[in-house]
Amino acid sequence: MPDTGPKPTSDPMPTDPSSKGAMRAGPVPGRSAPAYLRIAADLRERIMAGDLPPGGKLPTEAELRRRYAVSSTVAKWAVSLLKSEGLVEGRRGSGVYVRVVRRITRHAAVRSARGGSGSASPFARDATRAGHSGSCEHESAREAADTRVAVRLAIEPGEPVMRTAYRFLADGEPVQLSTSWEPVALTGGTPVEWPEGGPAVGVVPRMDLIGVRVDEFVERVTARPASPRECQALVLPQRGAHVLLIERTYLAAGRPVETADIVFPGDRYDLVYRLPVD
Amino acid sequence: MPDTGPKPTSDPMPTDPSSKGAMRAGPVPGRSAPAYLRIAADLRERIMAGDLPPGGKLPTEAELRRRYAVSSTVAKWAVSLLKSEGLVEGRRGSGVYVRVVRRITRHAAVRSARGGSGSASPFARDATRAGHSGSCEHESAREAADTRVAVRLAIEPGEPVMRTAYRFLADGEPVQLSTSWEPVALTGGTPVEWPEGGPAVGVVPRMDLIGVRVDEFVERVTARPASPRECQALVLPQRGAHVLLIERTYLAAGRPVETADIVFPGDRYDLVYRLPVD
DNA sequence: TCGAATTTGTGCGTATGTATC
DNA sequence: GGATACATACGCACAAATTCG
Repeated sequence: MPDTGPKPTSDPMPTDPSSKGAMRAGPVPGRSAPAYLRIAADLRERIMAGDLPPGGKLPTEAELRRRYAVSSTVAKWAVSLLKSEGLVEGRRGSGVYVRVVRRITRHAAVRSARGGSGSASPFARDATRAGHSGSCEHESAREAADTRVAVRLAIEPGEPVMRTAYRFLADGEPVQLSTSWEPVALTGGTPVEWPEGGPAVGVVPRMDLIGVRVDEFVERVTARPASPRECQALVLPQRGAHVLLIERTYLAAGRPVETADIVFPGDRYDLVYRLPVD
Repeated sequence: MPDTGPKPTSDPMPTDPSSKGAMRAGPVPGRSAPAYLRIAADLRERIMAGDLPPGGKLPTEAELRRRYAVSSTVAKWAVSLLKSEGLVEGRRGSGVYVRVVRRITRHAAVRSARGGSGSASPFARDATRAGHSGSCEHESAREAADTRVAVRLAIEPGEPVMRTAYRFLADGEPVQLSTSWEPVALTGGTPVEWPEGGPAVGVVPRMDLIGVRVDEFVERVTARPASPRECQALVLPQRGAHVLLIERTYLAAGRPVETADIVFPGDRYDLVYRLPVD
């Protein structure tokens, strides 16, 4: 193995001449923070301030090296940090760009309305309101409940359930995944056994048709990093993407009749809840 | 500068011998994905499977280099990816460890109860239920409403508001930040003008005392990367931390009487909403 | 108590593949 | 095709914190 010999690496010149006892010049990474953090903070600030607008191009790595007098490593780590925050995305051969995010607002209260505006799905309504054109792919199958689903439906593990997987698209881009489970014991043999293609759409109207009066639902909201599978399905960047996960359960007289996992790109959705006091 | 001469970098040996036409051997980064992604996926899987339990130590960088036959750069990027996902955290001089996260469940419905269990704050109740001991720091001041707050309170920008900043601690660790605004026009001169230290705690009981009957509230939930300031205040890792943000507004007969920004570490909180249908 | 070994964090330079312009 | 630019990858050096004999 060829020995390169000792290299004159970092000379003892202070990395940050601007920090001189002033406790916190920048917002937080003040004193003499690592170079890549200071550069990332600088770029982040320019993005937030609207300089470097959405869709705009960041300085290239070579420019960053020159402007901040740092090595490629530092420039890479600074940009990588912004990627992991979901602020920017790299396009190989082209540059690094500020991500554009149009927020879709999901109104939980409106979703629950019984017999409201007709045949439109709640998702399509939210998407249209945000100026998107919505569509949907779905696929249903009977299977046995696993432990998690069984607990949420208050049935025994192994009991048959109807499982339906959805993928919702807005302007052709996937923006929502969801999987729902219903006990076959409840819907089996009825006209609404299959959630899609039947005489009604949506859990509440369908259950109405078989005399099951859904009167409340519970949603558990969590945020977590997107799994690789979700990154693929939602066309998210591998790095730093987060999702909002809703575990929703519809109840009729306290008895669960449907439960679903709903996954959103965390940076594209607002969830709105309107609740009564008392 | 000493020239190192041409280095024998990547030899033409295929990086991934396990992928042979089989489209997707592993879960997603299948074909012949970059080495750092495959290593990260491998470690992620071992973490999820419970091998490498919470609090457990990952292989050191040296071990990763040996085991996967890669350079330090690749090992660093793989670990860095897991850090940005919030799965692990590094301790300099010691190692990289699987993060332990105890979730706190916040029940929005319970929070809204009027005159319920007495003097305990909703936060303290949630924390106690999760086995934490809760406490709180706060600070109030009058100031002029900025545009954002004015819109949310349906008042004019510049009108006086009472601003209160909270920091909630569970077991001594900060787990929730919140800032609330109330129009001074509503509470000024009354016994409940100052949210803390008055004859009642909580928006609903306090408003009751001055004859304002709060009857509903709206919460807007979003997820986004934590700002450096929030990382500091909540003691989160700089890298990859996300927060849940709730914009909550209390209403009395349709009129906003209080609005607040509430920030949680995204990986430590579940938000639960229970809503009626119709 | 102290020092040596270990380990992460930060940083330098370079090389190659590949996509875009 | 050529220039540009990102993505991936190799190797090394030093600082800072921890661990352990």
